[in-house]
Amino acid sequence: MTKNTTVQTMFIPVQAGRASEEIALQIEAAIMDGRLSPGERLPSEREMQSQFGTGRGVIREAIKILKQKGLLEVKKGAKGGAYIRHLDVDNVSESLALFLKQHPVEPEKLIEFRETMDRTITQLAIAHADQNEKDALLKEALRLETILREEEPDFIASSELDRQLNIMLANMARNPLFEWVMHAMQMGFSSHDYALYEDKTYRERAAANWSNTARAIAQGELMRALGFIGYHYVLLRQCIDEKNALTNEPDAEFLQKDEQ
Amino acid sequence: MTKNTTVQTMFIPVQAGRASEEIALQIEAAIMDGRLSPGERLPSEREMQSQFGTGRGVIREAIKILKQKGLLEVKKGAKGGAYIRHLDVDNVSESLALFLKQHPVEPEKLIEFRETMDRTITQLAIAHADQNEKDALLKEALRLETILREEEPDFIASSELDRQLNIMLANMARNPLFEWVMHAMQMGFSSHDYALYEDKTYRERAAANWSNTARAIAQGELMRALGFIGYHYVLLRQCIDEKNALTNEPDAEFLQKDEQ
DNA sequence: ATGCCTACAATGGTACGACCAAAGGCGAGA
DNA sequence: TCTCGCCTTTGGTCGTACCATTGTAGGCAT
Repeated sequence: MTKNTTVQTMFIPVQAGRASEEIALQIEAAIMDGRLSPGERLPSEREMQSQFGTGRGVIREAIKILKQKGLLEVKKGAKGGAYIRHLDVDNVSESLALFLKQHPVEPEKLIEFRETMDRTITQLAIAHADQNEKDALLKEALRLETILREEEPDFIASSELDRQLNIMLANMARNPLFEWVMHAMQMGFSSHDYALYEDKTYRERAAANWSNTARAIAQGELMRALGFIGYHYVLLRQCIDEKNALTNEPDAEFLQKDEQ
Repeated sequence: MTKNTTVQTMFIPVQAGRASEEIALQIEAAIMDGRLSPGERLPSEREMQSQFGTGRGVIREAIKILKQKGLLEVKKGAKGGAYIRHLDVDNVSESLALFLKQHPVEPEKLIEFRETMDRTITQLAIAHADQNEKDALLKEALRLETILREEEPDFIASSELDRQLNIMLANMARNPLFEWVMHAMQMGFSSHDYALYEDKTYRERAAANWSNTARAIAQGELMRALGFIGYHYVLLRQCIDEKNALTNEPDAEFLQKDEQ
């Protein structure tokens, strides 16, 4: 045990079992309380190896942990190394997606959750967003409607547009917490909503309903907007019920869409 | 340029490095599509080392990644090894907590979010929960009130109890999505609510209010329950405003509570 | 003087081999 | 039969050597 005498060391040697986790925690703590900021670079593995007084493997495992957490980005070559990263919602969303894959939620529960989120977000959006944003939302909703009214709708584009509409709306609520929840939802299950778009009649009704919702929001008419949102989920529930009626299969597989 | 491989490499520069991540993905895929089930054990590191044809370090790094994701649990000793684990909300909550620490949200946004969640959850809880659970909730709320009415309240215990009350309530909503959101909230910032408990007058009012809320829920009186919830957040907002008025400091540090 | 090109150094990625530490299993002895 | 201690398995760590990638500096040609 060579207690490193270099006072300057930001890190202290470890000895307990699971050294890599201990080190990961130390580095994480350093990031969290600002001793290390996003964009900065950690010492090289070989350097940390001596600072911590461990083998290089341990350091590498610690880095792998933090990398998986999304805290680090590792680059090779000269001037490479482990750089502190800005976390973004994707990490949260990914771990949620993982969780949901092992714990399939009944579609009804999902809908219930999404519906209440939508209602709240709409309320906040009407209250907080600029008129510009509201108009933009309406414009995009109309665009979606146009796409979906075609004979051969571009499902990829419409799904993407639907997603964007939801994100826009969440953004207009001016509350980041709602944003990431929506984001996580979008990632977790690429939205049953798209089932709506498969059937022609549902498709047109849903599209028109989106436009109506957006219009109500643009005009600041909360109750009307909430009414349209309610109708959206009525449609969705109907659509899913029909789908389940056809395929006697339970919903399990329906949920297990893989997207990574 | 001695890229001896085909022109394809121009578009697929990967394949270099990242062996551990490749292996992690393979194992993860095996878990996801059921080739490996929770409770099962992976081969030993030395065995996988030869199966994958890599060094042991790579295997260990892959395991560390999956362990961090919460997919594996590693035990030492004979009959040890990497066991496939059931995912639980903690992983989601942890990554959310991490995210929130790097992206501090204004307290008001937090309160706004929590309040709408509480209202929804309460609504669902009244509709879905057994009477037994409702009574249990009331009982715990009363216990909290008792604790907080003492001259020297046990803040640790009361915080924990407050947390449990929230979790219980979320559980009663019978929707796992609300559960993990609440869970994540609790982990992310150990609740500003506790600020309420520092001041004697707020403390007693908040405690009484919790009991009232629980009682209203137990009696199935939705509107009354929502009223009490509203009052809770009125109190919380007041309390925080006062606190900010005293310390001219902005809220930044207030949010950066470290609890890991 | 300018610009290209190569060699070098820094750094992560991988391999191998050795040893330590725990933890369960099994056999010897009381 | 029960208990205790060794033995095997298996993760945890160390250390070294080597490879691959990448930025840079310095040399060479124009």
